[in-house]
Amino acid sequence: VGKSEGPPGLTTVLVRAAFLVNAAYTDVSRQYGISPAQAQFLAVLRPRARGTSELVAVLGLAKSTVTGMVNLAERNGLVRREADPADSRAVRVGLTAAGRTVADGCFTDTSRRIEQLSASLTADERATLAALLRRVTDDNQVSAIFPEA
Amino acid sequence: VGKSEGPPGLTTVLVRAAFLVNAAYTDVSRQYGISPAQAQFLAVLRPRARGTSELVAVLGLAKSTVTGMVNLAERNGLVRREADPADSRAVRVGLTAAGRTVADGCFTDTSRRIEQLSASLTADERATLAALLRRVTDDNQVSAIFPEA
DNA sequence: TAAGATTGATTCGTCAATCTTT
DNA sequence: AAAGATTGACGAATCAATCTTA
Repeated sequence: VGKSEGPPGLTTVLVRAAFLVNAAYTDVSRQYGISPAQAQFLAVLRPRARGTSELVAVLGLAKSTVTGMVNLAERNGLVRREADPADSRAVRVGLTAAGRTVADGCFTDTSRRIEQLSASLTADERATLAALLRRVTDDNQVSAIFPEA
Repeated sequence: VGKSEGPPGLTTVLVRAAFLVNAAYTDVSRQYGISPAQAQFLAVLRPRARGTSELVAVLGLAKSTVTGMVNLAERNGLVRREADPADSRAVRVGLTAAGRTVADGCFTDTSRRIEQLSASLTADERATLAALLRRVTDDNQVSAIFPEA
């Protein structure tokens, strides 16, 4: 407060970058008529169907929260519950055709939005940034959020 | 899908880094008995009191959302509404003493959590990462989220 | 017109308790 | 008993639309 300001530190820019990513999610998902939480949820299902417990681990939410989000997405025709052949207690949640359309479109548009955030960087700078950020995410066991494949 | 996997791209690691930052907010704010949204809200008020419209712009939320969050924080004794001397319609929202304690504590702990995300990087790497991320945030008019002073 | 506040509806998220299957 | 999942109750977040007042 008596100190001169100086440039914002790493923590601050990390928080602000997260804010930009969140805003991208919010804006794009709204265009698809779903909430950011639903978009995040559908994104996790893109590679393959998941059990509820698996979704709990990946999304970091309470069990009942996941159940509620599955219910909502199912009501909207975006996901389907299937019985797990191996365990009759378990359920596997997978995208419907409509759900895949929304998930893929949302994924593509969100990716584009986020790519544009670094539009002013050179290819080398982007590679450096990606490598350093990857170190951060690798060191902190991020679950398979935003899976590419 | 026929392609070999390769390392995750910049977009993916940005999303995952945002996920880590969000998780830090969620965990820390819970320790202080408030929601992540309230923590974000209080953080914005740390440097100075703000009008409702200003909060709408900074937080990117609807007016009624901000009013509701002010109401809740006020009920919890964390903020206070004051009359704007310049505009008799306007209200200025500022932290109470209790609110400042919570906001500062939350800020400190969240900062510490986020600092630790890059614990494995060298000082040079952190500086490089901060500089590149700062380019990203500067180019995308992030509002004064997580102000340091 | 602009700043706030309010209302009503939906979703998000948690916890505690319950049910079924293993 | 333990695991997977759901239900019910509740607080909080969010928006659109409306209302009040300056």
